[in-house]
Amino acid sequence: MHVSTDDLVAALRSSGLRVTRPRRALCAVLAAAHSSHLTAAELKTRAERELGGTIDLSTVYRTLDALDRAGLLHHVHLGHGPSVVHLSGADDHHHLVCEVCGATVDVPREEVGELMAVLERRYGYQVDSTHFAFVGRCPRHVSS
Amino acid sequence: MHVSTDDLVAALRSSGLRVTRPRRALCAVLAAAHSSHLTAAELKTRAERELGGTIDLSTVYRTLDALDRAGLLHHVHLGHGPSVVHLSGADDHHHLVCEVCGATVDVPREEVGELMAVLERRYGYQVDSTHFAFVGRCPRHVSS
DNA sequence: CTCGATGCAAAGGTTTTGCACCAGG
DNA sequence: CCTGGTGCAAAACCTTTGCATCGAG
Repeated sequence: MHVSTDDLVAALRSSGLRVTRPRRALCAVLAAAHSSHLTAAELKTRAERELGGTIDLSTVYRTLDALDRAGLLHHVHLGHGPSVVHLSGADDHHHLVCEVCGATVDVPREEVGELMAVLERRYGYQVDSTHFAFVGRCPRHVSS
Repeated sequence: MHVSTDDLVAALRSSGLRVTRPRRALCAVLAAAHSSHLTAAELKTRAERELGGTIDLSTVYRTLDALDRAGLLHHVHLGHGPSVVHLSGADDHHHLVCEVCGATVDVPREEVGELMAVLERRYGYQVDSTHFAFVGRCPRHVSS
């Protein structure tokens, strides 16, 4: 739950990946963000501030991809717009996003367990909604 | 359920929209596709064959938008990749798509009613999953 | 005749890729 | 060293938009 920059850096190294200055900055930002959801662009901005230099967006994407493969983070598609990223942890959750204003709510696994069970029993599908959000309308934007 | 080209054309007209040759071809393809899911590109290809000429992709998108506004079709985002479209009808359903092979299954409203109720009761969100699919892994691709 | 629809081209926004150079281990 | 990471630029991908022209009603 309390993942530090060093934890991430160590995990990179033990996955056979190299620890570079851009990566260290990205890890620091991710660790500091706890489990909030960041877009690649936001991550780039914060990591550049952290680093005191610039980082190419492609580097951000490649690093995120590496961390994803290493199982250290999840990237989530929130309907329209860019996808977001957050560190993985014991609190893995689903996402509920408002298609009007983009407001998101985290939904604990238990809440959707019933649906998952039905879809798996009935269709054999394992729904991965830690990766894709449920899209709808938040209280402030219900009904057209 | 048995929507014909003429039904669609008539609906266009009564929505104050004009019936042009490209639109007629697109309506014919949609009617012939029954409720199968087509991408804009696939629709363009089929409609051009129907028409015996070319139709610009922007025309396809604009026509789809018009039909959508008129309530005649739904467009659905299936995770990654292009979105698909199908005529609306009494059988409105949710979608379950495999993130590996793209296979999709239609899920009747009743099956997910429980989840919808929970999310609305608990978070006040009205989930619109006729518009956004549930993404997961189909039986042939379960577990990584 | 008038306004909506079309085609073409260009841009939009996010993500990916090719390539030469640089640097971590 | 040697392989993998980086920046830069360009492309890929789906979708939208501006604009002059065309054609349905």
